[in-house]
Amino acid sequence: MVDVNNIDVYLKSQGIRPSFHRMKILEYLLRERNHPTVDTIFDSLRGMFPTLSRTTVYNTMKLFLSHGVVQALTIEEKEVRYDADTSLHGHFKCVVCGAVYDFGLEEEIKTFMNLKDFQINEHYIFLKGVCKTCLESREV
Amino acid sequence: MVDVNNIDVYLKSQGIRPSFHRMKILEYLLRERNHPTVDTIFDSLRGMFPTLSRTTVYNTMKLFLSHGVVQALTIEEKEVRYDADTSLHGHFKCVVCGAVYDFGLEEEIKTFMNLKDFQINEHYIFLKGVCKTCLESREV
DNA sequence: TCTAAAACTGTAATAATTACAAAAATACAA
DNA sequence: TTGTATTTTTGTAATTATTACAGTTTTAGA
Ligand SMILES: [Mn+2]
Ligand SMILES: [Mn+2]
Ligand SMILES: [Zn+2]
Ligand SMILES: [Zn+2]
Repeated sequence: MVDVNNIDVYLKSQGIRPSFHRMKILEYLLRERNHPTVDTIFDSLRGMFPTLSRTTVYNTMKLFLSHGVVQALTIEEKEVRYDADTSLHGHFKCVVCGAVYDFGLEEEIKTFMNLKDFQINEHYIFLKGVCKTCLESREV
Repeated sequence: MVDVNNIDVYLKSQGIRPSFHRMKILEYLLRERNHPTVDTIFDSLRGMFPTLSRTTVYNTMKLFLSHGVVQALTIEEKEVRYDADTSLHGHFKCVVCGAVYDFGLEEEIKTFMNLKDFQINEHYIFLKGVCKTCLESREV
């Protein structure tokens, strides 16, 4: 995983110039781990520096995406989310609170990905349902 | 699987009045099995009946979706595709020809979906890469 | 300090989807 | 069959997320 204290080094290693905005955006992704949309990022950060433009967030996410610094998750139509954890893992979206949880994939997942005759470049796995918190608060 | 010759019966059983357009659209989905976008459906069908409106396709897909007659696949940003096969299966999109293939999931997939504390309502699994046909035609 | 390149901003343009109201088709009771 | 209410379809306008673009600011380095 990427060290939050060495974001500049990491960005350079990925061929991205570590500007202030880029570092703050990546720091946000790494710190919150909330799989945010562009608007979530924008709204969260402009409190800190109100000069931020939404276009900058879009541009930065596109740049990050093209350099493999983030992956895009289209869990819901019209709701593209971004994840700075680009490793292979599954996502669970709670349909009640909207939170997106990560979960690891064990060996078994690799079995069905080993499809002959096909070259696998990207794999997306996600689930939707109700998370533990929401299940409990409904039991009232 | 749904019988292409009894679409009207099937739609009624799902609580949907089987209008001409609805039957033709579902017939298209069942026959082609191509995971089409709204525009693909629209362009394919208006050759047969040019009076068709794009809005009707949108409306119909939304209706089908709410009745569980189709599932929506957002494999690519801004490219919502529809699948009349609502069973649990994986999708493979060839990044070369754009075709979306189905593949079955064996028992192992159920293992990691058996997450405790979470109620799973929907699961989406898809891969991207290059299909056999495209791999071969590149070997030239 | 000066200059060129890169990054950022804000607005305008684009494109997918949805809202909406009018027109057409359908169901069915009289 | 005819009349009427309901449903479906249509076409355009509105909305929304994203992208294009051009001007401005910042940065890096000679
Ligand atoms: Mn994740
Ligand atoms: Mn399928
Ligand atoms: Zn929840
Ligand atoms: Zn192919």
